[in-house]
Amino acid sequence: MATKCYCIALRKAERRVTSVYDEALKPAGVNIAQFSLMRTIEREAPVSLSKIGRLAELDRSTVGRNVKVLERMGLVKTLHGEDQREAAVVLTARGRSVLVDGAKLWDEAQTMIEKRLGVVATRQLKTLLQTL
Amino acid sequence: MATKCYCIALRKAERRVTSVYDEALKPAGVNIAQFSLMRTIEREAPVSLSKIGRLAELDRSTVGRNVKVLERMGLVKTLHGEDQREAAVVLTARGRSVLVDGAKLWDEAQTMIEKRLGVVATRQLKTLLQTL
DNA sequence: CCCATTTACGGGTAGATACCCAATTAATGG
DNA sequence: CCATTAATTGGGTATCTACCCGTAAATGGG
Repeated sequence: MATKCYCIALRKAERRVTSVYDEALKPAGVNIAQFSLMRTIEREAPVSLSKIGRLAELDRSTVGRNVKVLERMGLVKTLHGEDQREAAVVLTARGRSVLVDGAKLWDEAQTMIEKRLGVVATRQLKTLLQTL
Repeated sequence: MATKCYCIALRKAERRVTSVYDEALKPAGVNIAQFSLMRTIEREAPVSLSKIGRLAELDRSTVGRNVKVLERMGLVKTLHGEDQREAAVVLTARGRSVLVDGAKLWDEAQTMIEKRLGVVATRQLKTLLQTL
């Protein structure tokens, strides 16, 4: 029951919560990692892989690979601007549509978590996750 | 700064905390996922992949693959008991030695997290992660 | 005792993640 | 203006993770 290791407990919780969000987002055809990546791209577009990485706290190579998956799915595309090194990632029309559909589903997942925790614990969670 | 999505915040925290433990365990030659898996095997040996999966809340196929890595590293080995279907996973001598070395390093990581959070937040964290 | 169901694995496929190294392009200091 | 340094990618390699499917073994009814 009680996992002594904070890290392992955190990893278990991460898997459980991720699956709640993934399940909720299924109708939109993306998982939470992809959804979040697309939201960052939407907010910052056109944006380089490095910048996405800094914002999402992900390795650049990870971002590159994840973006490639979204490209294959037709949800984002990569252009090139002045700086020939940089990729300029933007959403496609279908990508924007997925974000619209996903927003409602994401809200449901958020609410589900808040309901599971209650008001006090939810606030605690926010604080803790920022500190960790 | 403030990630609104509980899931994304949780995933970020998971990556950060995991890297703290992975870094701490480096001298032992394993990461936190492997260390935890080995501890489960130590506690339950000889144990089947399915049972490990239930205990660790991991898919059986995941456990199978992770155990294979530990086998390649010479830290565990798989025997077979009465039930011909079941694998009976046990630690090797080297595996036990890694657990001994790792225990101190793991303690350091645990302490690091407790120090980062303080007593109150640490207790809150435990409760929250159990609820999630 | 035999067949249907359940249980346990293994492999295929695929995504998320990170580290390292090489190549290309930009920027900067002399 | 050129050489050195810095920044951006891409690809190789490797883990961790999960889902699905097929196979083999155990189990429980009839």
